[in-house]
Amino acid sequence: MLTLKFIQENKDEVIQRLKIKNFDAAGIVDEIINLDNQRKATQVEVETFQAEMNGLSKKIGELFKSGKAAEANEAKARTGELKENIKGLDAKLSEITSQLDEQLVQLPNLPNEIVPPGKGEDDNVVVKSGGEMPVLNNAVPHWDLIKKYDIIDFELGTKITGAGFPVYKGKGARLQRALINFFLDEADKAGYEEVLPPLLVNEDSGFGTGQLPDKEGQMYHATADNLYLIPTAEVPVTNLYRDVILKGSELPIRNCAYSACFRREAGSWGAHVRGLNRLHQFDKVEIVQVAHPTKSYEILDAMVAHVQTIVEKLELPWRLLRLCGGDISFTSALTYDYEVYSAAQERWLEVSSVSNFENYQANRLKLRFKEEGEKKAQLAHTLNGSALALPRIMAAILENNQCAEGIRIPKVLVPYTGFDIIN
RNA sequence: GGAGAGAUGGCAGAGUGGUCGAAUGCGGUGGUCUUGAAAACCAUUGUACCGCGAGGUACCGGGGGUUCGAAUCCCUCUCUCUCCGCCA
Repeated sequence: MLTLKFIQENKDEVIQRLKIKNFDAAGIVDEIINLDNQRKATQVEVETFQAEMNGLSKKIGELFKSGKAAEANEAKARTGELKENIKGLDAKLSEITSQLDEQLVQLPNLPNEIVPPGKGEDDNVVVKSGGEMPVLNNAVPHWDLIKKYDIIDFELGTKITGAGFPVYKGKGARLQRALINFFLDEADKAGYEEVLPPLLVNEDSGFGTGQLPDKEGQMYHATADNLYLIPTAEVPVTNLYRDVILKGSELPIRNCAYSACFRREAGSWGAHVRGLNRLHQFDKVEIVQVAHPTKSYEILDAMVAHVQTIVEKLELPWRLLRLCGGDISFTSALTYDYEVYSAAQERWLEVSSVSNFENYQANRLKLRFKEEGEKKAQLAHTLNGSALALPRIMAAILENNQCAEGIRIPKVLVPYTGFDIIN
């Protein structure tokens, strides 16, 4: 969330910049500033009483010790009133604070200046593109190819779990594992330290990265233990650094992680979500960085470049989008998406999303760093990106590489799969 | 799942009602000494909020209670450890 200090000092800028996200912040910002002022006033009031109470208590203690019990008991008379005042003001303070928090979490992150205006995905800006568009006759979509070669089985998944939980079989399973290992090796080569995180997280973690409270319905919730199945490894990996004060010299922190991801996707089924295009469970390799605020945009560029090298090694036609204000997420300041072209579906598929959250997540996480010799800790910046999400990569590989003999495996993957064709 | 023990500063670890934001040791930082380093010695070393400042307030796992006063007593939750059971 945005810091109170920033909102207080830049009220008009906050309202102005959130218009790019099509968010009318005027009411909330006023409410926040009002509540914050009330909070301060109430705090000063309660602390004044507390100071008096502390002094009085000390005095009573001394009186008892020196045997002046009568005087001590006399002094006690005033404490009752003080206690009542403190109790009342405390209640008021926590009421104000919770109202303030409630308002604060409703404010999205400010978009970076270069985020283009727009309502939705049609307004995203193509930054660049590359790779060769495949030329195919009568291209078969992947949902038919997977049946033809018996490598992914949706019906079986439906039987044991439900729609959107496919079973990967034989060379399909092997290809899936190959992609995971390839992505992890690429991340490792680029300097990201691998972690293998839990797939379920607690409420604090969900709040830290911004899934809670706003996107609660998107996550599977194990209610018996109040744990959430992760929608992305971003959640556990970024939360590794919750409530942490790093040394300036430790930045940037770079992690990568493979995980299964779980998304309820409530209400988002419809056109264009056949086959692997949208699943409830899928695999992804995620890259996460914790950065110095002055370096985060440089790092965002490096992360984008990393994703591009992977897509290029897989010989897929790609394009890079800068998301517009209407399509960028609640918590992000700037997001780039990579899409690959799917020949049989004749459309672009999003396979990666790389974002800079600046200090928005860090403020929730209390993720700070302290520069050598400095007294005060400051909020770090967090970033993450998919490198990459598997299902649509799988779809694109199957569709684009189909030929009379079967499906060719991209050269870089052959050492991982142990075969060069699916037939 | 059953029984018991415990949770204190970066770490270890004292502290069972007031003088405790908290002994001591280690670690960190600055300094003295040294050609340099080590050792030794001296100093310093948590976070947040309010305040120009002096200073004030809160925090000893979380929440609540008793009391003029709680790290310390009570209730509750969470977590950790030990033993037993079960088990990949």
